[in-house]
Parts: sequence; C-alpha cells; structure tokens
Amino acid sequence: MAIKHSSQSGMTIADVARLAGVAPITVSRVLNQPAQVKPATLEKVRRVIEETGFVRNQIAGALASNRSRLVAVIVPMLTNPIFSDTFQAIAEKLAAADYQVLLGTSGYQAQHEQELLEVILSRRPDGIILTGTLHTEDSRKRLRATRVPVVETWDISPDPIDMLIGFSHEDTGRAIALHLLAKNYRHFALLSVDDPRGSLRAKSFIHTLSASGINDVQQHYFSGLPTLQQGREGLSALLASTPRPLMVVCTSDTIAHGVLTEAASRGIKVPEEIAVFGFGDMNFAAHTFPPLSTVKIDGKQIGQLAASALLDRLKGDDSAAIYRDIGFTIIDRDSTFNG
Amino acid sequence: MAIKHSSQSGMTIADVARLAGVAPITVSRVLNQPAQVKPATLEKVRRVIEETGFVRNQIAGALASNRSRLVAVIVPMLTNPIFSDTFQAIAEKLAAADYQVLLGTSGYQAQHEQELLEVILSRRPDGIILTGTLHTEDSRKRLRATRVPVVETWDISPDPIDMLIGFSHEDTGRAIALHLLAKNYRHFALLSVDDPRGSLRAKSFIHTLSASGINDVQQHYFSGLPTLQQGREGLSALLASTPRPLMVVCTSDTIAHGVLTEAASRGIKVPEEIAVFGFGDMNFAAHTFPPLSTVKIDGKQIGQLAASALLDRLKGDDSAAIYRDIGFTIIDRDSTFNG
DNA sequence: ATGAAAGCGCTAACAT
DNA sequence: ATGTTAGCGCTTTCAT
Repeated sequence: MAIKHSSQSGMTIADVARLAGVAPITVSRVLNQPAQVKPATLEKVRRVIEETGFVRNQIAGALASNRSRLVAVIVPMLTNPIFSDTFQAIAEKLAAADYQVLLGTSGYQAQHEQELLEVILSRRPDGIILTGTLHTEDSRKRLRATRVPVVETWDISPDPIDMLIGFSHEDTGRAIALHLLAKNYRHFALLSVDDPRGSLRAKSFIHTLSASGINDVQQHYFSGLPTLQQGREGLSALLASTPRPLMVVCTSDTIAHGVLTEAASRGIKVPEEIAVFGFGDMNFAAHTFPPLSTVKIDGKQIGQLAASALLDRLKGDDSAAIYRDIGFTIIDRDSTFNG
Repeated sequence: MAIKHSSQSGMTIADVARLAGVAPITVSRVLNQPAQVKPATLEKVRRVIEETGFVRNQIAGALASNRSRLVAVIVPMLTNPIFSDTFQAIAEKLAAADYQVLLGTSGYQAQHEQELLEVILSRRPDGIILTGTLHTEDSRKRLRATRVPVVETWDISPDPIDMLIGFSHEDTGRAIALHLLAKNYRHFALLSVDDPRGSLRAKSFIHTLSASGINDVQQHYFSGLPTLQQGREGLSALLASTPRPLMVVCTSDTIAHGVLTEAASRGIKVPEEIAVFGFGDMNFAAHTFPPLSTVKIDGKQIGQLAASALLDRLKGDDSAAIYRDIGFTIIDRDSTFNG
C-alpha cells in the first residue's frame, strides 16, 4: 500500500483514518483523549500520523469544539522591560498547559486597546490577560458581555472586569514618601515617567509629602519609555536649580540608574551628597554603583498568578472571584542613607 | 422589530443577515470587501452590526478561506531586551496589516523550538518568523514541506529555510578584533554570553586575534541572559589575574555596562586604565559613563524588514527570494581610546 | 472501544 | 451588486 508521504497538510484527519483503517473520530480521540482509545488502535493511528507527517488543523477543531486554546495577552509596549518577566511567565505557564498566546500591544492607549480587543475577540480566545485597569468604557462593557475570562494585571481597581492580580500604585507612592521622610530626608526631587501607573505613583508621592508640609518638590516628567538618558539629564537639570543634599525619587529604576550614572560621572557622592530611589527592582538594581534603593515588584509572580487564575477558571474551577493584591517591598540599598 | 441586543456572540453572520434583510454572504462582504457592496446596503448591515454588537468569528472564516491572518513569531526569551525592538516592530507592522501575532518562546533550545513548531503549524499560520538559523533538522524539513512563508532573523546562514533578514555574527566578531587591533590594543579579555550567536561572535573574535599572534586572551563565559552583575564580577575576576592596560570585549552591552560600573566603583579610569567594548548599541549604550563603544545592530530594522518581507509574500509578491544581510556598524565612543 | 451523522460559522465558486 | 450552494476539517452527540 502506497502511503502518501507529505507534510503538505492537504492531509486531514479523514486521510489518517483511512490509512489506519479506523473512523475519523477515532483519530480525533487519539489526538485529544488517548486514554479512551485501545492501545493497539492508538499505536496504529500514531504510526500513520508519524509516517505521513500529518499536522492537525486546530482551526477546524476550535470551530467545532468552540474552544480555541488561545489566550490573548495585551501589553503596553514590548520594549518596556518592566513587563518582560510578567509576559515571559505568562507565555511559559500557558504553553505548558497547551494554550498559545495571541499577542497585542496597546502603546499605553486605551483607545488602541479597544480596537485591539475587537480584533482579539473575533479570534474567540478562551481567556484574555490585560495590563492595567484603565480601559475605555466600551472595552469594559464588551468584555463583561462576552463570557471570556479576563485577568487584569499590574494594578488594582475598585471594580475589576473579572479577575485581577496587581498592586496599588498609590500605596506605593505613599509608602516611598513615608519611608524617606522617616529617614529624615526633607529636600526631594521627582523624576517620573508619564505613563498612567507611573503618574499615579508620582501623584501619590507628591501628595503624601505635601501632607507633611513639603511642597517644594522639583518635578520632571518624561514622556516615552524610561531611559538612562532621562535620568542623566534629569539630574543635570536638578543640579542647576536645587539645593543639596537632595533625595531624588524616580518612578523607574532605569531613570534612577541614569541619575546614579550622572552622579558618578560628576564625582558626586551617593548617598552622601545626593540620594536616589527607584521603582521596580529590575535585575540591575542590586548591581548599580552604588546599589539602588527601590521598590520591588514581583513581575514574574504577577504573570504566574495571572496565568494560573486563568487556567483554573478554564478548568471549570469557578471558585471565589480572584482579586489579588500582591503588594510590594521597599528595599534599602546604598543609594539612600540608612541610619 | 425587536433587535436582539447581545454581545454574547451567540450571534452569527446569519443573524445579522436576517436582521438586515440580506444574505449571509453580503454580511461577509461588508466585513471583508466593503468596496463591493452598495453604500446603502453597507450602511444597513453596519447598523445592525453596531446595534447588536456582533463580533465576527475569524476561526470560522479562517477555516473556510484557508487563511488564518495569524503570523507565528518565535523569540528565544522575552526577557532578553536585545530582541525587544525587533519583536515590537514585527508586532506593530503586522497589526497594521491586520495580521495577529501568535507568540512562542524557545528558551534558546532548538528542540523546544521544534515542539513549538508542531503546535504552531496546527494553527495554520499564514507566516512564521524565527529568531536565528539554528533549528533541528526536523524543524527545517517540516517548514520546507509546508508552504508557509518563513523568515529567519538575527543571523545569516548558507541555506536559509526561506527568507532571511540578519547579519553575520562571525563577521562581527572579526570586525571587532580588527578594529581594536588597529587601535593598538594588545591585551584583551573577553566576557561572553553562551548563547549560540554570542558564542559565534566570541569564537570569531578569538580566532582573529589568534591569527595576529595574540593567544593570551582571558575568557569568561556566562550562562543565562546577560546581566550587569556578570560584567561587574567579570571585571573583578579579571583584575585579579590580568595585567593592565586591558581591553575588555563583551558580547553584550549589558555585560559591558557592568564592567563600566565595576570600574567606576573602584575608581579605575576608562579608557585610560581599562577599555571596554560592547555589542548591540542598546538604548543605554550612548549614556553610560563613559559612553560605550560598541557594535550597533538595528533590531528594529530587522523586525520591520522581516514583517515587510512576509507581508509582501502574503500579498502574492513572489519576487526574488529575500536574503538580506543588514550588516552592523562599529561605534567608537569613550570607553575605548580613540587616537 | 469505536462509529455515523450532523453541524460549528464562515467563504469560495459559481450563479443571477 | 447580491444570492445559492457546497463545503472547510474537525468534534459533538448519540448510537452500537
């Protein structure tokens, strides 16, 4: 018997069935519920699959079963490394459970996210993982109307769409302010990114200082992704105008790293002359010169929990609605004075 | 007439057609070839879609048309920022052309990539973008057998699977060696990542020095992704054992940045006492202290060209097979001596 | 443990 | 410009 050798995938489950002398549904079972197939049959079918290089068509499978095994993930910007750990963790965990990731980037724009969502929903994903909680009203309505499980990440909100894994950026900003006030710092400057969550941290930080009677905080806001350059330029600008000693708080470790770099290049001693505080505890933070005091956010954990929550739901585990504040940890290193 | 208000997507094209008083195929045309539909009909159908919140089912569409509008992208590791620009560019360009990205991470393992490929092919992507040219024999065979357009990126190879956009890592390693020899550097050290492409650059670098009679190159290889920490530890180790002046060549800007950081922390002058050379020209390279001499790789361009090549092919533009060496640029900054 | 029939929601390939 | 018909390749459901 001449077996058709081709991975051309003109081949279907029916072709495999014919060659193996079984019905198409049996091939389907071999692929999806091998436990229900007699070992001999299993082997017979698998050999045909092996020999022909047959590759199943999951599109047809998804249509027939109404389950796509696709999870859509929307990230603001792939070039912002703050989300990399989260994204990587999500992709790994889903892949291990035989789900694939459909990727979208929103560019930090809720309107763009909304358009993306329309495209994404047309793919009938089994779940959706979003970054942040700032969506258009239309997006929320649409997502709530579909019965697709949704996980929002990296923020918390009083009325999540569905599940949520994040932390409070307001709490973070306040905690940083209180922490540094307790260290007796009084002359502050703020270098902030202008993305929604960074701005939230910045605002809360400023507000908390204000409540302690500190209103002379020099503030610089940078648009676009945080860079080393912004930190260097930020410190340069501050040095021209602000009295030392100075505590420079940054809403991104990357900017803080730039501040440290500028300080080193000028021979300014950190933390003696200028102190620096970051955000994120990115992988370089413990190894800057001097090591950077910052707030640790466990991005990998966010990703793992988000993926797990989704997978549990997809397994039919409709237990208590998931709403999880993973918090944050202030880490004192040598870029601030530790009395 | 009572219109069924629901985004529940129990709604189909047939429901929309009934409500609009047209045939299903007309709704399909409104969605896919609106130019072929009379304006009045167009508006009628669009109003029903708007009012009902109907979301098309692209799974069914893909099955019927045999085009998924999905492009699979395989990246070694999302947490390695060297690929971020490429990945972001790909995602943006494809999204603009109404293609979605199906993401996979290979973890730098060809075997894992092969398994991923099987899953991916079952989704019937219209195209595949791969990182690197090191694939298992099985992967190559499978990809060649399917008629799916493939673009390999970030490397070149004598026999690409299909299209290719990259540069030669061997040429890069050699060029760095020759460039630094021409600057009269003679005492070299190498800090390298151990990923396939990094190793290729390292090997070629060492080999070129050897051809010039330099065989006493201190070499350290780091596993895992490049980090600042590796650079700091690398320099510390070198200082214990190697004579100065010293030219430290790194196969990653991140490691080089760590070397600069360690030097700054010890008060070692760069480039007077120690010179440093990196790879990638990542966004921080021009802003380290001192600014880092390195090799610029235009990752964004790789992504744009890869996506364009694929889109052209998908448009039926079967012009000359694409094989493009985008090259690299050596950038002299202040971490090396520029006589 | 395996099979037969029906259909998932859409679009290609013809009509008209 | 619009409609009719016949699938796409699989899985569901109900038999046997």
